[in-house]
Amino acid sequence: MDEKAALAVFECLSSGVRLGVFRLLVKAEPVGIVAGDIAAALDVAPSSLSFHLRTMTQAGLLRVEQEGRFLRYRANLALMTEVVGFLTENCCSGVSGGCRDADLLSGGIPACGSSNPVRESKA
Amino acid sequence: MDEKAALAVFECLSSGVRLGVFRLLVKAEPVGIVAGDIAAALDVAPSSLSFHLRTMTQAGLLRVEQEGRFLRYRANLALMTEVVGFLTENCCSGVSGGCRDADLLSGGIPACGSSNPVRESKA
DNA sequence: TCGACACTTCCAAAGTTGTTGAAATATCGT
DNA sequence: ACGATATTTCAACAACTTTGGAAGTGTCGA
Repeated sequence: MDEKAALAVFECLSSGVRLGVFRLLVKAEPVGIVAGDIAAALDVAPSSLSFHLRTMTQAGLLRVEQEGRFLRYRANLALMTEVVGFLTENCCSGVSGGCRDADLLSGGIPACGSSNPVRESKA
Repeated sequence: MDEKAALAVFECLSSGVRLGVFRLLVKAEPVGIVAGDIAAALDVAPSSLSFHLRTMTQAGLLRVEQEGRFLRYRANLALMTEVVGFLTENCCSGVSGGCRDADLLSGGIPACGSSNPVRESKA
C-alpha cells in the first residue's frame, strides 16, 4: 500500500454517498447488490451513483461483476486492512508503551457479531 | 461513532497534506510535534498547515496542547479504532463465513512489533 | 428484429476546498 | 517595555468535486 492508494481510499469514504454505498455493501457481504438497488436504497440519481461507483471501483474499494444487464457490486474489506496497516506503519518509533492505541487498533476491533468495539478510555 | 463523525475523519485523511500530518504524528507518538516542526517536515506554508491542523483537531483526529509559544500536536489513534468499528458494523448480515475479511480487519493487523488483543463484549 | 430495461458517459451549472500573503494575537528573552 | 518568534485568522482566488438531465451502449425476452 502506497500513499496514493491510501489517499484514494480515504477520498472514497469522505463523501456521504460513497460512505453510504460502502456501508451498505459491507452489510450485504458476501452477496453484493446490483447498481439499481443501491440507487434505490440510498435515493441517489443513477448517473450520480454511477459516478461514485466508478470512483470506488477504481480505488479498489469495490469489486464489480456483470450479471446480464445488471452490475453487481461488492465491498473489498481486505483493502481496509491494508489501509489501517499503512496508517500505523512505523508508529511510535519503537518507544515501549507508546503503542497502546495502535495495539488496540490492530488487535481489538471485533466485528460481525463476535463482539463489539467502543472502548475508548485508556485504562 | 455516528456517520457525521466518521465522514469528518475520512475527509481529514483524504488530503495529501493531512494524511502526511497524521502519519508523521503516528510515528511521533507519544511525544507529538509542534506546529512549526510539522510545517518544516512536510514543507507546507504555516497558514496552510494551520488550516489543516484545525480541521483535524475539530474532527478529533489530533489533540493539541499549548507549550509556551508552541502548540504541540499528537495523533489520536483510538479514534481510528472507532472508525473501523463503524465501517464493519452489522457486516455480512450475520451470514456465517461471510466475515472472513472483516475478521481479518479486526484481528489481523500487525503494528508496532507487539500484539495485545483486547476483545470486549457486544453492544 | 424490436422495444424495454440497466447502467454508463457526457456536459454544464453549482457548490466546496485549498492556497496564498498580509495582518492579528500571544508568548518569550532581554 | 520592546522586538523577535510561533501560530492563527482573514479574504480573495484558483482548482476541484458533485449533481442531474439527455444521450449512448449493451443485454434481455418475445
